[in-house]
Amino acid sequence: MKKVTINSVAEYAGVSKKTVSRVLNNEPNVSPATREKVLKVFKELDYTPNPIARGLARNRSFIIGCLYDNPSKSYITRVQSGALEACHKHNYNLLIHPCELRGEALIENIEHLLTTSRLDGLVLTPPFSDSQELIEFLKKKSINYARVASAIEDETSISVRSNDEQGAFEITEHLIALGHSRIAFIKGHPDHSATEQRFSGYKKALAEHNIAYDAELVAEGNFSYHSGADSAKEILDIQPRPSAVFASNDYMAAAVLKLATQSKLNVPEDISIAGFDNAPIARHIWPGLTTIAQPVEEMTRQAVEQLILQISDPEVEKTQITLEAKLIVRESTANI
Amino acid sequence: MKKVTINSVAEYAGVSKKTVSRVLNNEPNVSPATREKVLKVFKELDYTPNPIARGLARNRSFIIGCLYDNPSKSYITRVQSGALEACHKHNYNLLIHPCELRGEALIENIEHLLTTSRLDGLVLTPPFSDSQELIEFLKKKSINYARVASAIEDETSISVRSNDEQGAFEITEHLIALGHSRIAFIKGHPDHSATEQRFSGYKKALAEHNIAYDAELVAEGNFSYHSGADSAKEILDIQPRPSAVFASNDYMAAAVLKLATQSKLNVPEDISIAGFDNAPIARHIWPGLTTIAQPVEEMTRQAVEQLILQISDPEVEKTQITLEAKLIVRESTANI
DNA sequence: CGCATGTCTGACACCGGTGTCATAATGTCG
DNA sequence: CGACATTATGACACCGGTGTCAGACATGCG
Repeated sequence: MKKVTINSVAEYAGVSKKTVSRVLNNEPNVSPATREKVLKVFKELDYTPNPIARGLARNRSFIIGCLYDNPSKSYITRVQSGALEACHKHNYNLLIHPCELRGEALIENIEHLLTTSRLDGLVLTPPFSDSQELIEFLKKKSINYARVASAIEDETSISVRSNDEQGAFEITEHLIALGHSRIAFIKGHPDHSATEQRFSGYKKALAEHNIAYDAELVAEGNFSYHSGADSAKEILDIQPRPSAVFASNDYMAAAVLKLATQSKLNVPEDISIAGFDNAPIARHIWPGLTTIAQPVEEMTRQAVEQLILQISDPEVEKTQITLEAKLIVRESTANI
Repeated sequence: MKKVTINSVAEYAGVSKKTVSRVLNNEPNVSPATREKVLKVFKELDYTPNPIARGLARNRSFIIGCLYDNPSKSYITRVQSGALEACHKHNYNLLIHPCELRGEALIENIEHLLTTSRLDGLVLTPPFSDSQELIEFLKKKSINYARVASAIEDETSISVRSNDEQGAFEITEHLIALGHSRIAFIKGHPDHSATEQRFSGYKKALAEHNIAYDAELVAEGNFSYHSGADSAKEILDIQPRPSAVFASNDYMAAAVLKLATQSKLNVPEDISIAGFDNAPIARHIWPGLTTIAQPVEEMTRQAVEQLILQISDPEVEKTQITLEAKLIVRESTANI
């Protein structure tokens, strides 16, 4: 298997390598006949351009980096799969870069990543999409980036989100419709803008239905299963016990379910439980969790799509997109 | 921020770019004084070599591809994290490539991946690490690869595995020690060599303890939660009901638990359940699943480590490594 | 001291593409 | 038909490194 380069194609087709390059990039000013001839040679020799050489000449790597710091494996794989879809479509590759928001020297870490990998752009997933520090750094370095699932408005960044507040509003309303009025709430990680959004949706639904907000019913979590277990302990001890718990994500909701079951409570007869995210665990446990499904793949896909657009034409406007979240009712919530 | 290239370093240091290149690659035949001088300029100018240019000159991409087709998100992220660790250590990057073993034209898909991305090597995770077709293709193309978690012996491939048979043996023995003798078994996906290994460990433990193997107690699964639910239905209907179920992975075990709970059975009082893999779900549900923990990250890390060794020196021997799996006892198994 | 050997260094081509510019071929129009 | 614009093509430098080779210089040894 000898290598097929642009030179061999040019020689074989009897044209210069520049002309081959033109055909390759669909540039104008190639006569139809020549174009045909070269394309035929591509087929015949089974030629694939070398992305590394092309990258060197164009000062591009055709690689996009994906930053994340998220304990949810399912969230990460969904992000990856959406990002990959968009990347493949445009012949880009995806570099995954898990790292810690609060780790030592985040900026240095990213700077190192950028200089050693020469990425063409960066997709930021929460909590990075909410990090002002990081975003300012990227702007200063004029690195292209896209923000996924951040509630922070900023027309100078590409941003694709889903409506977390609306989702939280709907799921709370669902509980209220089932007759619940003492609904406990478990917050997410303070570094994520989704945390505030979901909390706000919860409060708005209460207000809308004239239920007084009770701070005693709100526990601090951080999206981890463990934190959910801690919050569950507090909540289940409140007297009188709340008749429903809405946790800011499914892992914490699963923890509430586990603790409730351990305490001999029946779900949903004794207590209703709702989550957020529609993680796999939501349907793998019994009873299945009522939750909000977000289009994570689609969000990331669109974010990367926009990012690639931006890379190829920096003049393009930075799009803001909001997608819908959807309520999914399972067995963990029921009439009071 | 102007670019710092090897040329600017050379000029600034007053040497030729070849000498700079020598220092960069720790080549011999550079006088200590010159080396010092160049190194100082590296610092001063904050120089980082361009991996793309280097890749072009050396015909290398410094990218390793990771192939997987696995429904378990936690498995995938563990694989990724082990692979990333090894890659970063050696300044390689990781390209993830989910694809389907039984999909149309696997070989074509991989061939396309290889020609468009110019990968330096491939890490194969199950079921790819067991695919004879793929491995023969890679050998023919002389692509470096490493196999993770395959039971198939082959001294001509790098291979890192854990002892699945031993793990299955131990967990079965654990159930036997608790007094169980009617132990149902749910098989994994037939494309994975682990499936046969775990089945074999189960049978060996029965034989060792003089318990007759009963084919009626064995159900076919494919590692998915859904297949576990199907098998669970069959198993729970067997008369008399088995007193324990050993599922080939935790997702299927979780499905058994869900169905048992729905049928008003108490776990572990009425029936013991054991899984395999120590997936997050094993500790997120109640009761927690007794299972076998495999060093997935470590396996992948070592596989990539060996792969990179192989890439830099093709003469090196292809190592075979077997790591230990560990029994983790939780609440889902108890005395009969 | 002369010659062989070993160490250090740089000139130059090359990896496989792309950008710039000059030039040839073709078309347009008064 | 000639002047001029437009299209088509290739020569050549360049991206930022690495490999090859030749030459300068130092050292060892008979």
